[in-house]
Formats: sequence, structure tokens, C-alpha cells
Amino acid sequence: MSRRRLGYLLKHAGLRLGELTGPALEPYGIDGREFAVLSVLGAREPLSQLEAAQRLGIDRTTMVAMVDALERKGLVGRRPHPGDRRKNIVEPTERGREVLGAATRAVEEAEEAFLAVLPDQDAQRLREALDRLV
Amino acid sequence: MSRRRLGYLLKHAGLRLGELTGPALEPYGIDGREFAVLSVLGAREPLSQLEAAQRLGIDRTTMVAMVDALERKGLVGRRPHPGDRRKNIVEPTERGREVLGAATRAVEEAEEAFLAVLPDQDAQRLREALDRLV
DNA sequence: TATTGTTATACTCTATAACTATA
DNA sequence: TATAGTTATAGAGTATAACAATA
Repeated sequence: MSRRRLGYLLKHAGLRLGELTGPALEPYGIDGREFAVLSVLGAREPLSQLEAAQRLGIDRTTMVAMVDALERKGLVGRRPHPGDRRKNIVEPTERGREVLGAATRAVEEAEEAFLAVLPDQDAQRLREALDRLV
Repeated sequence: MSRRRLGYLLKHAGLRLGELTGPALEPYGIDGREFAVLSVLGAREPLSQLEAAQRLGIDRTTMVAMVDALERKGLVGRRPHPGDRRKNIVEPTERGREVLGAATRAVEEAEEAFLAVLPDQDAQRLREALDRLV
């Protein structure tokens, strides 16, 4: 049995991973949270702000500030939803898609570096176990 | 390959676990952070505030407030270090040790419930993998 | 001079409440 | 009446800077 609590391990694993992904994203001018938002907004179907917020498990008021920041950086754009004008459709700009692609590769490399201490199969199992737990 | 990012999985796994450990600790009047501090202070050798902070990876100014809270609740006590009077030795009170024991069992049960969706061996592997990564 | 504990302060992240506009 | 976006605000949680006591 591990001597350290599971909560400690999860928290500090996330912190350590963040120490790798943070610098990996820096060249693209975004942080980990902005990358997460950009990722869901780059999904196949266009999303409203609320839908994007729900996919990430964050509040819609938090999403406002995230979209503001990405819009200021020219990475996403808002437009009214054609059928329901209460909603904003938020989509990556062309540059947003480029950044998303490059940043995704950078994050995947950071994840690989983070997981490098584990045999490949163990890393794969870790992902699958976390996926089931979440 | 998992579609969700590793950072997301680690963060939300921690959040979901916290939803179980939080209520599990409530009967003992402490939250997860206080439990973590009480745990390291309940270790074999008595620790100073700074040593406890370093074991948890938190700042020594943060530790002041944590020890204040636990002391108010009668779960730990400060006393000067005999050989170095700059230091506080912080140790659980008798009641602190009782609470620590009961709270530890409650947290372990919450962890088991959290991991229940995984086969035993996978849960064990998850712990070991996280332990290596941290 | 350096270290430990402390206080005051500030910053980040996030949510709640209240408003506007649309449905 | 309810929903989506927005704004203002407040609450965690944490760290940095400065100070006193001690080494």
C-alpha cells in the first residue's frame, strides 16, 4: 500500500504535469486553462458558451472571461446563434485552429515526457483507469 | 488513446474524490487540507511547522493558518523546540490522535468507494503509477 | 547573516447574485 | 417564466514581502 493519500497523489501529479505543460504552451501565448477551452471550442460541432462551459465542468460566468481572453488574442470569435439569439456560437479563428494544432502537439509531448518514467503499458492503463473514474 | 487530456483527468479525478472525502471528514470537523496536515503531524517523529509544510509542498505562511485552525479545534498543540527556539514543535493532542485515526479510516473508505469501479488490481496499479509520477 | 514563525497584503481561480436580452 | 450571456462582487486558497526572535 502506498503511504501517501490518493488525494495527495492526484493533486501533485496534476501539479507536476502542469509544470511541463505550462512552459510547453508558453510559445503559443496561452495557458493550460485557455488551451482546454480552445480544445473544446475546436470540436466538430460549434458550441455555445454554455455548452463549452458544461463540457469543461466550469461555470458559465467563468467561461465569459475565458472567451474574452481568447478573443482578445484573436484565437476565437463570437457570433450570434442563428436560431436562438440568446446564444453565442464561439468558434476558433483560422489562427486559433493553427495554434490549437501546434499546442495540442506540444501538450501531447509534455504528457509523454511526464509519463516517461512509466512503462508504456502502465501509462496506457493509468489513462484508462482515470478515464473510468472521472 | 483517451480523448480527454491527462490534465483534465487528473484534475477531475481529484475533484470527484474530494466529493467523497469531504463529507466523510465532516463528522470530525475537519476538511481535506486539515486532514492532510494532521496526518503529517501525526507521523513518528515530531515536526516543526516548516518541516510539515515541506512534506506537503505548501508554503510556511500557509502552514501558520492551518496549525492555527487545528489548534483552535484542540487537535494539535505547539511547543518550543528544545534545541532551537526559533522552531515550533507541533504535535497532535490526545484528541487529535483519536480524530486522526477515525478520519483516516473514513478517508480510506472514501478512497475505496471512489476506486470501486476499477478491478482491485487496476486500482493498485493506479496508486503505484501515481506514486512513481509524483 | 540566515532561519523560523508571524502578519499584512495581494493575486489567482472560481462561484453567487443580479441585470439584460431573448425565448 | 426560463435561459444565455454579462457584470460586479465575494470567497477560497495560496504566495510574496517585511518584521521579530533566535541561531
